[in-house]
Amino acid sequence: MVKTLRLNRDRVLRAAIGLADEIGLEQLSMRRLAQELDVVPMALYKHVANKDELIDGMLDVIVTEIDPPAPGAEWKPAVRQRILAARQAMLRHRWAARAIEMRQAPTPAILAHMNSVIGIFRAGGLSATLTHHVMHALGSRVLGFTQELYAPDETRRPPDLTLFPHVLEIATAAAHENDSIVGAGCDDQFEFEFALDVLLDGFERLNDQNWTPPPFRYG
Amino acid sequence: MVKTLRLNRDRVLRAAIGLADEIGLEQLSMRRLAQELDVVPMALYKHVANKDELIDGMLDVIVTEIDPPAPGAEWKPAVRQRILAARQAMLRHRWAARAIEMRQAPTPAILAHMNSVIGIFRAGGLSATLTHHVMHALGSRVLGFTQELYAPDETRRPPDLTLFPHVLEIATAAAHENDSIVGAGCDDQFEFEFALDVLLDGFERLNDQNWTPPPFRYG
DNA sequence: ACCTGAACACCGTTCAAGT
DNA sequence: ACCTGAACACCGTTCAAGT
Repeated sequence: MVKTLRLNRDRVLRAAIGLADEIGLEQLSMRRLAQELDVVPMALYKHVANKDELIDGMLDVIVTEIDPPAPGAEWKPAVRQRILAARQAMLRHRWAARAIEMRQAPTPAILAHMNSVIGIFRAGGLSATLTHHVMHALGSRVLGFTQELYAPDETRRPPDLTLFPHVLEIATAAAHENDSIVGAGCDDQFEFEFALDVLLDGFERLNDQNWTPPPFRYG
Repeated sequence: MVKTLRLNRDRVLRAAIGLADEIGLEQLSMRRLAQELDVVPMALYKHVANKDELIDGMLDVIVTEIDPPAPGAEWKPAVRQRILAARQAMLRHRWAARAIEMRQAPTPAILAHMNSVIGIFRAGGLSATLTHHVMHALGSRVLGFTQELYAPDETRRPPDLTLFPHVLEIATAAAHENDSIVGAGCDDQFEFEFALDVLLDGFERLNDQNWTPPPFRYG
């Protein structure tokens, strides 16, 4: 009788995003999501083709949240702003980066975001070839995340590093506390911006030098 | 009667690596591996604690394959050589990068590799703090791979890029054929070395300028 | 048009039992 | 000490059936 509570694609995607925010991507299953919506698992398949398509749908919602570019800026601050805006969207949904990694093809919203960033480089005068390599060098950073190898985890006790003295020194070297090459506090704002600026400065230098691809490539 | 064909940890790891090389990490299951070894699934659990520990064991074998550092070189070529050697090991086992991403903590062999690279930076005169940030900026690259968002896949037809003209231009801009921002030929040797050199050059410049961390950090 | 229920072909892992 | 067999608690997805 309560027809207004019927499922639709939007309700499924929103519930899935909320559930992933709560329990993480690994725990998100079609069965668990169905349970959350008080529905039998197979009811979901009228609104998403399968689990992969569900995740694509979730990602498109997240990526569309990324703030639009600030108009009229120089290419370097403009790209910087756009990438940091993407990072904010990723921080709001900690599972999103993993989901992007898992998928085999970009969603339309991801293509649109990349198209926008490439457009900033091109409008700033970088050649198509340089922009190509620059986009590769940025990698996942263009979507606002770095694929951190070992995420912070306070629950697990830190590994014994006495056999790896250099790692130990570096792990305690950072200015901010709780920082460790294998522990907490990494991939934070500072590390992200540090690497981003090394890359953007490098791109600027290559562009200023009118970089062209080397004539021969082996392999 | 054929006691010599009994299982042991080494035989399990080798079979798992071979199987992953063949069918990929996603298809590798305890049951499939047991079948390959002509054994019942539970027989494996005498030699590896569980599937995660199996993958750690596989990774340690691969990472130990990485060529040792060339002694006596300058830090920049030495780090470069070490990272490109790691890349060779990753190329021999295409599933290894994904496996490293999946694991939540570094294996001993991975820690040893990182320790060795950090040691080269420190011996070259980079400060502990700069080395810390530099290691973060390298990310997975220190292990010889970049986490390519969208791997080549010749089986799937390329997406329609007419809505994303900048992406289309960039996709056809590279000097090598079969190249596409979403398609084949990327994360190849050239793209890897391009980004690596932008980063290493940037690190060198910061070190030459006696880089020190900024006094204040917000957040 | 949308939801249901049962079933299929898988998982990783436990437990108690065999040799 | 090492391997087995059955079972448990899950998966994603199919199919035919309900309303």
